[in-house]
Amino acid sequence: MNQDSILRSLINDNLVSDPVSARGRLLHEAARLFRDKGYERTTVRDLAAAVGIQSGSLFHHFRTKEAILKAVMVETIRLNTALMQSAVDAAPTYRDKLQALVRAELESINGQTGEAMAVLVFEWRSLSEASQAYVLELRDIYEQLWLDVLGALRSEGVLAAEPFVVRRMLTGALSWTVTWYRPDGGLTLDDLTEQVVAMMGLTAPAT
Amino acid sequence: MNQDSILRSLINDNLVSDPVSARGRLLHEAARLFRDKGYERTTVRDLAAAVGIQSGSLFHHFRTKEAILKAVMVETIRLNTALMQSAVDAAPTYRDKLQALVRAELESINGQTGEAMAVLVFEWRSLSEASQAYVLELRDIYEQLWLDVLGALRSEGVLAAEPFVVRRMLTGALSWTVTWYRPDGGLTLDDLTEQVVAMMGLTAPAT
DNA sequence: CGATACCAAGCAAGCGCTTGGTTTGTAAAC
DNA sequence: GTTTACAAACCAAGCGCTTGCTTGGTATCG
Repeated sequence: MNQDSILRSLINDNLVSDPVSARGRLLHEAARLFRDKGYERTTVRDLAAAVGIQSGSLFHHFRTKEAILKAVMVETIRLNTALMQSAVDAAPTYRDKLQALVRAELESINGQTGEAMAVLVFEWRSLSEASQAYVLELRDIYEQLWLDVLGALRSEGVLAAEPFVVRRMLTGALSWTVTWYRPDGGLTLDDLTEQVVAMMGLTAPAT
Repeated sequence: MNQDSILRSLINDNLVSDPVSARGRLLHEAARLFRDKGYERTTVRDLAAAVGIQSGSLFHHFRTKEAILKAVMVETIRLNTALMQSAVDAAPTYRDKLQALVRAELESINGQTGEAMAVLVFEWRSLSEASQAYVLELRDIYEQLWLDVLGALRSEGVLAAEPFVVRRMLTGALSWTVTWYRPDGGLTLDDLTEQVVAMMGLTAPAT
């Protein structure tokens, strides 16, 4: 399963919006605006203008402004969980699985879904508590993928720290790349992935 | 120099506000509110109420609401740069210096100045561009402390990744602890520091 | 014909900030 | 040791503007 077919499958199941549809384009523009200006500083008039409609017409698609933020987050998590699962399944060893997860998350954060991922990190508090609880449930599935792989590496004696601590450190470290990493800066995503693995003392296994 | 005498010295030089003064108390409450609700969702009425004055009276102390945010950030960086410098100076080896830096930053993020540090991370975009440029200058001094230590460790062959990448990863990882670490959760700051160093493959040096 | 997608206009509430005037603290002048 | 002077700190009121959202009506299309 490549990235495109995963996306298409989710669209068919109505779990994420087609980027071509009106709703999908709105969510994409919303993610960009929320990342650039922040949720609060983005007005419904900004959102409407970005897709070329009147501000009032937004409320035909979403009940409230917050529902737009929630949709951005929910769909992003759904897509990325599927991508991570696929990355883990494809890798043979646990060391490879970890590298694949790191690589996949870096791609989520710095690639096409980067705007939405940044929103997920930085606009968390703008969600109502009810929405936070819902999104949190989705994220638990996602996190378990990481913990399983890190737990196996710990058992193998390759990892010297606690899996749940390592995962949280990696969450921060990888999310933060959105604030400084630029793909045109002489450092590819593969380079970056290698640096992360090297930093953890997990260089290529002895042969 | 202990933490308290460093703080006092900065107060005397007028680089940070005395926490007892009206201005100092306002900045402290502002940091707490900005972290809890976000800068945009915190109103000048909230800020004024937190220190027991009328909203209009705020503008006797600060020209704009944004000036309050800027002051929170500037004073926090000044204090933490001094604390970091002191931590580095006190440690004998470079490995110890790194551990001291990690420990000091974890303390900044999760200790007394934690609210302000969280603001520094999550409310960056709420600063005007002019203020951002000013704060960025201050932060460069701070960052150089890290790069020097990491560079030395790299030369020693203890560190397998690029210093500037490692620093940015650590920035993300350590900042992120503010979202999950709770001192009463059975994990002390010393434990956490050790986990970070262990995760980097820098366990206690061979004797 | 009926549902879907939209527009034009505007309302009520909340926002940052200003204004004119009063209290409070301090210190020199007498 | 009281009086005078004055700035700093604060209040009460509210202005002008923007905000999220509503309303009533009109195209568009299967």
